[in-house]
Amino acid sequence: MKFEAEEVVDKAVEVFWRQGFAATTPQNLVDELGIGKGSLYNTFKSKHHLFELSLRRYSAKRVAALTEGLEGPGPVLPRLREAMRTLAGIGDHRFGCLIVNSVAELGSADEGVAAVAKELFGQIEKAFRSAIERGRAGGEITSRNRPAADSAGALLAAVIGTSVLAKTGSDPADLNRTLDAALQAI
Amino acid sequence: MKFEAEEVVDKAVEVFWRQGFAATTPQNLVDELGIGKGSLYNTFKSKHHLFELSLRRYSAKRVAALTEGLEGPGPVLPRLREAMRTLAGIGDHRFGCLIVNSVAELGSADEGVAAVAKELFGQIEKAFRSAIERGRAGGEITSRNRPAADSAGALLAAVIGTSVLAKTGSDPADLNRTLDAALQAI
DNA sequence: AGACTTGTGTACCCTGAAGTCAATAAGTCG
DNA sequence: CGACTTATTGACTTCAGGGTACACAAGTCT
Repeated sequence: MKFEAEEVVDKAVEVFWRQGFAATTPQNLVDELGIGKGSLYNTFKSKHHLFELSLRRYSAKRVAALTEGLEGPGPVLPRLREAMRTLAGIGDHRFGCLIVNSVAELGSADEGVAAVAKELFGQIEKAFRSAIERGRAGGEITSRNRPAADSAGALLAAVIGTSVLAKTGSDPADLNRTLDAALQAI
Repeated sequence: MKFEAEEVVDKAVEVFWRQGFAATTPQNLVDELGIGKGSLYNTFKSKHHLFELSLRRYSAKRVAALTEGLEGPGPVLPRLREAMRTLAGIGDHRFGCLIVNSVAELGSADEGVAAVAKELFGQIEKAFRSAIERGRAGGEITSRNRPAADSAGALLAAVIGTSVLAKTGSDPADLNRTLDAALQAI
């Protein structure tokens, strides 16, 4: 029988993403993960612990997809633009970004959540920064108004902000223009 | 005796801001608002209703402070910069923005919350836009790469993103630089 | 195959969240 | 000042969230 813990965490990601931490009940998890409550607590210790595992798993996937999307030959700017749209979750499900949601819900009280978030944000910023630097090295990006790190920070903030705006039901076309405008921070 | 409902809502804003919606219990409210539980439910119908009142009150105050901060004679750019810092809550309490938090926690499930948020965001964007337009009219802002509305959207996203970053405990100095970089979207 | 270990599922428990209500205090008006 | 009305309270109820315990099934070792 022995279910695969990874698959279960993947499903948990979906549930927490859709509903948030507090609004998700153990029963919700049992129903959607397809395992009994005993297994749930035996395997994952507590709802909160499963939540942290979910955050980490989500983060890892996001970072993997991001770095893959930014790498490769050719112009870096279209890649950046596309990566930002993906991260912001424009048009998708209207659930925004799991990590952003979690920080906003629990960030100032829950150190674990804040730590995971800080790490993910740091990695995204780093990926942005190296992309900007590559663009400059290749002559694709000519502006050098400010350090690449600051520009990367601005892009990160733009993505986060856009993912929040997406949750209010803003028009995806508007959000795309918002991101395009934010790209001027480079 | 008859307490003032407005004062009570002001206090409720503090509590929800600090703890979020789900994490705030009726008992918390009773303790901090200084009224009995009966009065709480008699006057405000439900926890959720008090929450919506709190969101609206918070929004109204924010918008008032913002428009006041942006108006007046002299250069508009320093005013914009300062307004963004204030909105993002850099350095303050580390609770971010109540509306952003609420959208992230409940936005995709709670239409009322999404509506209040959409309205506040719209008003902020509008204030930013008119400030940008004034700056252009006065010759202070020379770039005209894109419509003021798009730039305003980018500033809004930057503020939202920064307020989330503030909750993870990012260095205020970094966040200030992030906002400065974002101002290039103008 | 049989004893043993580990994984799984379900019935159960307990605490505290959310909300109600009858008693009481304050306020009002002739 | 006294009858009446309205506001406030805090004890009480209910119900679900979060977790536990135990019985049972599956896999393992010899």
